[in-house]
Amino acid sequence: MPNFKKPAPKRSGGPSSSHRATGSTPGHRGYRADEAGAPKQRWTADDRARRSNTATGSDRPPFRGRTADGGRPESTDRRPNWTPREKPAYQPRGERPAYGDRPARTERPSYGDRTERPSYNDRAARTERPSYGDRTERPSYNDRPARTERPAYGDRAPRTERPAYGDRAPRTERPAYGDRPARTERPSYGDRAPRTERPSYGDRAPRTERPAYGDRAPRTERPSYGDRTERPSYNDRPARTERPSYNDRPARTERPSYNDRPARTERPSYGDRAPRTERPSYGDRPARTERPSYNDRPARRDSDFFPSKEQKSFTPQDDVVLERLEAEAITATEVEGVTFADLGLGGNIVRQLTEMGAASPFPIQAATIPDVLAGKNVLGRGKTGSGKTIAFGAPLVERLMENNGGKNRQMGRKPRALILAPTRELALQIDRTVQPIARSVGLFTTQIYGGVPQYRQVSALQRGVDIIVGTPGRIEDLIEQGRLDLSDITITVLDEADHMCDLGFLEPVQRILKETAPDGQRLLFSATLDKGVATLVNEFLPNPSVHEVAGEDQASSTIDHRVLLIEQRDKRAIIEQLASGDGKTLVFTRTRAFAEEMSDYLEDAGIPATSLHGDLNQARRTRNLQLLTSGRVNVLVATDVAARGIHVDDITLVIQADAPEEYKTYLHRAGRTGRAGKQGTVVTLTTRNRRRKMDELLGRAEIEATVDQVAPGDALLSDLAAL
DNA sequence: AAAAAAG
Repeated sequence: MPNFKKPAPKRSGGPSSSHRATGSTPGHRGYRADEAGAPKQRWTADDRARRSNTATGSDRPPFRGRTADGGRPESTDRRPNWTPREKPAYQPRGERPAYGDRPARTERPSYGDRTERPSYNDRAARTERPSYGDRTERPSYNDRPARTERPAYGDRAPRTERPAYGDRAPRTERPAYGDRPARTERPSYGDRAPRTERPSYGDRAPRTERPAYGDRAPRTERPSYGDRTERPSYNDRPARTERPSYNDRPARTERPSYNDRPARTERPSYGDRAPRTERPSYGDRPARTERPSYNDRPARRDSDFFPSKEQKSFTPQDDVVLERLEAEAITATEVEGVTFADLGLGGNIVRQLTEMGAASPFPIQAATIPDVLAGKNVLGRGKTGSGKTIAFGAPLVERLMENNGGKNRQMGRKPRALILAPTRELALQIDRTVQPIARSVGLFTTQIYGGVPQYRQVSALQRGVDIIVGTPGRIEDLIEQGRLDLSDITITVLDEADHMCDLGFLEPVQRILKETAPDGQRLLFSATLDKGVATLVNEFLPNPSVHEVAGEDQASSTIDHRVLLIEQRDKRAIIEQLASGDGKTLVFTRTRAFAEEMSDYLEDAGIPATSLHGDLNQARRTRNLQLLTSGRVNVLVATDVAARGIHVDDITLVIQADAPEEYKTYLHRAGRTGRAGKQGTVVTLTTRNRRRKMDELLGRAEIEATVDQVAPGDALLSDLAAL
């Protein structure tokens, strides 16, 4: 990295520099009337030729190398599927010339010299993506301040390492940055919403009653939880005070177009925001639901097997047990003595599985692997923790290896398998299992999910991967950007498939499946696979084979189910007592706010705890989950983001601080414990007047639970606390 | 209500 020396991008005379700081809106500094109307010609053929000479061959994006098989298939040839021409909805997306407009990337020669910032080395692709400049069909990105890539700047720790700010010419030429209400104008940092929104702590010894702060062990121990130490840094950040120059910039007043945007301070909370429609700048982009191309299709749904799914709209009363799919059942005894090799997996994969601790197949694996290898569409139902990931992961890799089409390791090859999961954590976890299996036969995987900068994912795709593991949002995003092409996907897996058919997931999943090879193989797996997946099965899985493991119901499980009838006001104290054990405890709440509150409450009570929910940024989510897996804390308070699929060794107690509304949710939450035959306890807290509802839910889940009425201090609570 | 994109 110290030797890194990128060819210095041209700063003068080049096409990019002549456009620097060029605004598209009248009134913008650098606005050019002659360019405003017509699509901008950012790169002449000459420019491009010169430019490609500057780039080193090895760092070139794969596009150039593809000319052998017909130019740039990804960004142009493939686009028809997603282009404005056929799907007008994507037009706005297609109108992004702004990348060329953005002065930053191509015009920062100084980055090359900065040896202390190694991460930029990886990003060589950025400055060398001709595709950005080439996309002349995308003219109207100018309004948009390149949202997707900004967060990265904010996340970067190295802020403090940028003393040279003042010297850097590029800074002052970045209109976008100047536009941001100066940091000092953000009062929101001081009274951060979360803090002020915690009046509900009232019951709790409130903040003002903490004179004894110093004595309290837990507080002083907090710095050890990565997050905490970072908080004070807001005040320390030197960057703030060192950027007075921003205020002087006259540019502000010359940018009327940005003034339309509601000022930062006018955004009380994301939740309250009347969405898309009130944001002029985003208005260009059709909101998800407003995409004609997607709306063109609803007719299909009318003919669906389960039209009622549409009206369901998540009322808890509708929590019904759908008909079980008729499945071929396998019994554990049938599997005895069978090896992975017997099932048809190759030597490398079998060795890798053994290395990973999977010496011989679990029943669900023995049931599904042969059919997956045979190329069938497969539905697999195996209870939580029964080894479903390997059940689809291993044969998927085997198949890809067998039919590699001679394209092994070819640069920029299109991915051939896709694994979809409902949460990022699950996608990450699946990849952790599948990746080593894939690597054992020379195949590559990459994770494609949101909440993290996309460039790493995109450059992995450009290098070429075989298997994608991800969540729907980012996958769709990259497809729309023309950076991900699913047309070669011959195997698609939906983990937690029934959940992926729930409202909010179904449509994205359908859209994604449509992008895959039409005759591709599809695998649906879930512990609670039922006819809720009929919509997808009818559309995408002709002649599926269905497998389950006989006798694998909750009654036969290793989980002790307890229901505690409590007074609402006692909830926190009771959870505190339950969570005070030495074993790993997972607490589920219905809302993010309560998850956060409860984890703070436990910490205040001297119980190291952390939280996991969608209000946290991805870095913190990953870190907090890691705190539990590593054992640095014993208690994790989470929303249902952690309900499905997440595997943490040795969770001995699951507490449902809020009873679930759906029986399936109960089963999945409970499934975080008692994994792989280990013992576990699930405690569900509810009030007396909800007991009947609880009984009904347990009935649907086919669970027999012990019900007790308890109050804080009861010995039963200490008995139930995780050992 | 949560999750999933960017936020």
